[in-house]
Amino acid sequence: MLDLKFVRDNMDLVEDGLHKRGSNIDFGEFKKLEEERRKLLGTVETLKNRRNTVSEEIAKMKKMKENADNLIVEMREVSQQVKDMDEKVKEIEDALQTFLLNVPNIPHPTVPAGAGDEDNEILRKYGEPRKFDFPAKAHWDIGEDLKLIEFERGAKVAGARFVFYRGWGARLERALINFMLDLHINEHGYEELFPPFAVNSQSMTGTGQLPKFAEDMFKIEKTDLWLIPTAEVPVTNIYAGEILKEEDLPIYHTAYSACFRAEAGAHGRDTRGLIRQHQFNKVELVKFTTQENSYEELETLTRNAEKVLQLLELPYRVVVLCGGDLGFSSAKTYDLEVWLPAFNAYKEISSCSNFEDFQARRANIRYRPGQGGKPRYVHTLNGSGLAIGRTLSAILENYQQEDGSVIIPEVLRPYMGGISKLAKN
RNA sequence: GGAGAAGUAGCGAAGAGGCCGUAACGCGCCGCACUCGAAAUGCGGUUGUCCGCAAGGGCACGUGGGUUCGAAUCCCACCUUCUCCGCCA
Repeated sequence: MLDLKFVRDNMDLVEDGLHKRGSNIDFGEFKKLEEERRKLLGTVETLKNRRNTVSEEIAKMKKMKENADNLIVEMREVSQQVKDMDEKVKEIEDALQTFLLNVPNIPHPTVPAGAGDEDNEILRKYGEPRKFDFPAKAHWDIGEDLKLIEFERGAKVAGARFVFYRGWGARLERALINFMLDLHINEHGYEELFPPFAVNSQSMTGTGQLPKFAEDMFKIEKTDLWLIPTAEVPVTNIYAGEILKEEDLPIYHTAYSACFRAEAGAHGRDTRGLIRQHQFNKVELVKFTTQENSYEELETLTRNAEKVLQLLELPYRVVVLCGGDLGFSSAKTYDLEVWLPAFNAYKEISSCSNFEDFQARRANIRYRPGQGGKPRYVHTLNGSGLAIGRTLSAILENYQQEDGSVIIPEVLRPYMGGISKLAKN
């Protein structure tokens, strides 16, 4: 959420920023409501002041056994007016709040202009896409041939976009989770969290999934709970409503979670394979930083996620998202895209974003500056480190051999009971 | 799920209709004094937010309502925590 005062005082900046996203929001109603709010506040606060002082007078008169009936009658009237106006103020403030909750973040100045993913800028590449001297198979075929993944039984038990991992496939999924967590904990300084996989509406609002994106998520019936679409939600909200100490910043958390996405509007897209599932696993990276350091921290967070791909020796590239492709809450995002031979393309496997104070304002996460003084909003960042299913897909496709087997990347072997290859048995 | 108790500043806690929310008292933290320095001691400071150029004012005692001229205090609902019982991996 953007700051009300900031929007009010920097209308041009806000409109330029939103324009860069290709988003057109009319602020006319906002300006009107905000003016009315301030006018009303002035009046109602004067009335409240009157009520407070007169009530004190009444107390004194009663003590002196004087008759205060006239004042009491007057105050009855004043109190009714206050009540009515308070109600009106609340209505206006709710409307302003709702409006602001639906306004996306303003892109950072370094975010390139553009309408969609074709306008994203490629920053760097790692590795070379492998040239196959045999027909390369897609991961869903490899997965079924080697009995690692069962798509049909997943669909039978839960529906489309659900799978069973089986045997060494399940083991590989688990190995990837542990490998990534261990890397971030041991080498990159993150503290592990194991979060709730369901959160309430307030938390979903805190990170920006609500109110706009309810249809992308699974709601648990008869409750105020939602299945998390990413560990970002519980992990970012862990400090909601708190004032942290500057000396405790930056805070780095990593967390494994299952992620649940309704994928509404994705009918017919990526219907085969593991790329787009209703439930998938992910290791997430989340940072809480001072306002000054967040962009440096975005660089290191991105490098931390890249490290996973480097150690797995998977070819990838890093792109910076253009304004039109930027997520609702993000000010700047780097996507990591891994090479998938079956698609003959790079596919998103991690998204690393700086939300600046956009989420912190919604979730009310602040820190007290070391020098003392007013609390300030933290900056929050997060990135996948990485999406597990897509990583597994990339391994199957990039490490496949002509005989149908799949070599296991060196770094994963300790997590796979020492085996070096998945083959038909 | 049933019964009971409790939610007040960073923590503990007082407060029972107006003199109590820049919130007693204790701990913690910051500053100063004393000291060669430290400890101990003493003195002072230490919630957030909204409106306003400012002066000043408003709001907040888990959350939301209600009663009242006036609510931390009385009433209702909800949330959370704790204790006991039941159930359960």
